[in-house]
Amino acid sequence: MRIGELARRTGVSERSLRYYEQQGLLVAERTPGGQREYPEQAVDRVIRIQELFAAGLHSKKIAQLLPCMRDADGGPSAVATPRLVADLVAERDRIDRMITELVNSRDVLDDVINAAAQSRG
Amino acid sequence: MRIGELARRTGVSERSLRYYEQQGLLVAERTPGGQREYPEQAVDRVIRIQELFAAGLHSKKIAQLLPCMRDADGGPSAVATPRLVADLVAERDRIDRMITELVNSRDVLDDVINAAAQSRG
DNA sequence: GTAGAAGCTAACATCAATGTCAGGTTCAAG
DNA sequence: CTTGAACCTGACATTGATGTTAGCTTCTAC
Repeated sequence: MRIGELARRTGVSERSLRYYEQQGLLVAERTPGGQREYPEQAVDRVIRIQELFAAGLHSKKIAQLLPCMRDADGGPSAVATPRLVADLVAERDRIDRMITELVNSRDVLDDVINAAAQSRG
Repeated sequence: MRIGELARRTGVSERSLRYYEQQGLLVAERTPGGQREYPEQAVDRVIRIQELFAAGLHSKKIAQLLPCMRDADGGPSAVATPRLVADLVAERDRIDRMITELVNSRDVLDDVINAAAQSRG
């Protein structure tokens, strides 16, 4: 598929898809005319990338991580170096703390929302 | 307490604490000499603010939300306007999606970490 | 009163993904 | 062939919390 369809199907802007490619997160074939041509699998990959960005990882770390990820198709995956593993453990712990904070914040919002609902019957 | 202690106890920089005040998120008494003096309660409040920032709320929305939050001391709290409630519901839903994404990302990291551990015995 | 730590304001810098625009090229359908 | 939609590269802008620095003032302990 071409970039417009991938953008539509993932909800990620064309600008960002080109940026991902520039950062080495996403590869694309090119048509003879130079336009990007993505495989079906790109949809999942872009969604993963988006999630990792949302989790606060920087593109450089995502680039290191991606080859080690088991894809849905179960393709061969590289093994993370000890150095990378240490980084990933730190990231995972940070994400865990982040999740805790997010749950707290959601509960706070729920509390305010419910209080307002109740105060109006 | 003064700003240095508050910073130390919350893990939030002095710079950020002053910024919070400028954004109307945090109030402080002033000594005759003009230095900020915070009540004990400020510690909890700063942590809440930090969590809300981590949840992706902007300072303007936090400023609207804060008066409606039930503090730990159970003080009187304002009731959110219907307009604000609508905003908060949207934020809560966004946070819910964010949590889902974060859990996905954490699982991906765990997977890579475990695969590396296992491949080395 | 004095020295050093801690605080104040104000201004400028940073980061990193994403938005946007300009000027040109390719693709697909009539 | 032509036309309009879709795509290309490259450059510049934005965002918003936070870092950093400078120059000055206040506080605290001696």
